[in-house]
Amino acid sequence: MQLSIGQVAERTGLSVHALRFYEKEGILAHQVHRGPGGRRVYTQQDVDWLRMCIMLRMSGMPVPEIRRYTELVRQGDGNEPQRLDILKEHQERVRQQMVQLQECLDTITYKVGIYEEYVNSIAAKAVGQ
Amino acid sequence: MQLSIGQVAERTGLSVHALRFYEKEGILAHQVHRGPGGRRVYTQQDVDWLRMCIMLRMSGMPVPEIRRYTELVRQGDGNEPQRLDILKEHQERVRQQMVQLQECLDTITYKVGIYEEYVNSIAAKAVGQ
DNA sequence: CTACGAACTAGAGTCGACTCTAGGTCAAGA
DNA sequence: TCTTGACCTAGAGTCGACTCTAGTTCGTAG
Repeated sequence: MQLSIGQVAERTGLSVHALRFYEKEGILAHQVHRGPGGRRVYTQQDVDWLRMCIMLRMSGMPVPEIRRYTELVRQGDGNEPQRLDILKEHQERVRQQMVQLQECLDTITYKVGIYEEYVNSIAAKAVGQ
Repeated sequence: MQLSIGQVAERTGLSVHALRFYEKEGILAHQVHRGPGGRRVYTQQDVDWLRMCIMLRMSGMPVPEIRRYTELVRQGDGNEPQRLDILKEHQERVRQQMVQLQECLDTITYKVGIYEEYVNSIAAKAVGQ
């Protein structure tokens, strides 16, 4: 299946700008093939790879680190331990991020509880009048 | 208890720059008192408020929204429902963020599993030689 | 033939949240 | 007296990740 940049944008939720940007930044596992008139032609594989990159980005992996990972994949067999290292390190960061977020959520939830109680007590009074 | 900006920086983990920046941005519930020589003097209350703001920031609330919340608090009693709205809306965003992060984490964990299996099988072969 | 929509490149611009600089005040210790 | 260190203001600079612009080139539909 051959896809234009616009179709890939639709399928991934990235903008066409972002797609060209990612390519320039070297975070496409395989060089994008060019069709007539120099237009990019993407494959399903490219889309799958992009979806993985989107996961990494969404969870806060910086572009340069995605590039390093991509480069390892491009180099081919033999560097799996390094790829694993990158992924495991990131996995740990995401876990910590979630712990932090949970802590924030607890604080906010506590505050919300207090305000809810207060606002309800005011409402009750108003009804009682 | 009176605290200098440096002491507050230590206690909150914010830089003195960030503290002045937050003040300029209007995200301090009560105007910071000034001591001799125009130096800022913070109270424990200020520190507590800042810790709350840090929670909000860490969980992704933008500075302008923290300012809106702060303004409501500064205005005093009567606008608790609005404060509650802001907090609840943010709470929901944080929850969604965590769901997303969990999804990313699952994907990454899946990948890590595959690579671990592969790397181990290679290691096993090497031992077998 | 012309106009349109979608693609192309190189490079400039934006946005949020700090971070840093320059130039200055002030109090305390050597 | 001199130096150091913590503080002050106003405003410039940075960083990451896009996003947008200008100026083209195509292929196709009217």
